[in-house]
Amino acid sequence: MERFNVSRNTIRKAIEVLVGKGYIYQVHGSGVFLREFSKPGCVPMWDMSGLTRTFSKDKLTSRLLDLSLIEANDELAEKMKCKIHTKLYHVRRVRYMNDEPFTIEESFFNKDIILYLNEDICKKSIYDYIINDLKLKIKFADKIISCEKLNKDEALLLHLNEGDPSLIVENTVFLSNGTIFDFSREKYNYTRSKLLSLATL
Amino acid sequence: MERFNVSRNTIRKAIEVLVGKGYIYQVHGSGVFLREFSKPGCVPMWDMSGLTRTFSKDKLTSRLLDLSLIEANDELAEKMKCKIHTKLYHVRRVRYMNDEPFTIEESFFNKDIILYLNEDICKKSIYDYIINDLKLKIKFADKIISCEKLNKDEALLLHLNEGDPSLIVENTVFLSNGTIFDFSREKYNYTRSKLLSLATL
DNA sequence: CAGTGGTCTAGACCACACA
DNA sequence: GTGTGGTCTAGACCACTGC
Repeated sequence: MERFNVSRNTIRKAIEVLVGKGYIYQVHGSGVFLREFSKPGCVPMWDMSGLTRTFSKDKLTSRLLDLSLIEANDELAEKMKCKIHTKLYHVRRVRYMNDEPFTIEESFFNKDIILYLNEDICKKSIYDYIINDLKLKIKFADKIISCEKLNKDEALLLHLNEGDPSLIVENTVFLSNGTIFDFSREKYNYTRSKLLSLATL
Repeated sequence: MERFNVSRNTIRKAIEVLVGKGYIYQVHGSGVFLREFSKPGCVPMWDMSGLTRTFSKDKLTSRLLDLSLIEANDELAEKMKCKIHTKLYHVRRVRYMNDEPFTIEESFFNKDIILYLNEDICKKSIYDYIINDLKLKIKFADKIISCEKLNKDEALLLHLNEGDPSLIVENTVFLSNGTIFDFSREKYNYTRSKLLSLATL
């Protein structure tokens, strides 16, 4: 309070933000303590700014398999809460960490929100583009995590064998105004990836 | 504010709690909106009160494979941040939902905190016992999610085949004073279970 | 422009932990 | 008992949305 010349509630609010991020925790009557939140080799699940930002220390590259403009069918329209035949960018990429295949990612972006997308952006970081260039504010995401056997094509892309397990994450990503701009399905290489989630309360 | 005769900050705090739980979201200048948070058949990951509470509508049963008192080895002592040779309850169960095997769960409870445990409690709900009877307050949990092939024994317990995939959740569960009372590893039946996670900010 | 949410203040009192 | 965090008030002003 002295150092920043603010009221107690302001300090408490700041601490609250850090608690929400899982960096610290508070014990009534005792104090504020550090939470060990980073586990090596784990993808933090609350981080929605994309892999490129999360693993800035590693060499992250992408191989673009498809970039096309499609129209939402029944299923996608329902998942993305948009009208049928809405224009969507379809992006399919294999993402490599330090030259090892890490995940296969298939995304759909609502073209009414993400007005433009090209090959160059997809090879770098789509989320960097959305946040920094389009100035859009990402608010929250629903994530459904499951597990499946890989088919032959997918196994090839991830340097695994057909029938090997794969960790699947299905994301529905919302902007600060509550609209859905991105629906995606990620299939992770099970030998190289773990997810980390911090549950509170 | 009128209805409950409280100040605006109190209302805001209440709303904040619901936002934190993922039930609603706020849009600046616009209002508060419902978030569709329950997906049928998904285990909500932020729920730490155990499966029994989450799926109260379903028939949940457990088959106890092992309940024993062991001493923490190096690895467990490190994971549970306790001294080596600390007494731990070791519990291994298969959990059934509507008579179908759902998950294999292996847990370790610090006996300095969970003073007593018996077969009856393990067959019902350990978390109900901890919360209601021992009056302990669970504060947060770290969860590491991964995916592995099942071995022969595990496959048999889950009514699957050797080499089939399995969704693995490794939990480290903390009390409100920051101590770890439970470390557990759950192996889910991949055909029947998905996890739901709501990421915010 | 009216109504919503976001931020902040200054002060009060309660609950809990620890020496 | 002192110091920590938890809760609450009453009021102020700013920022954004939508008509």
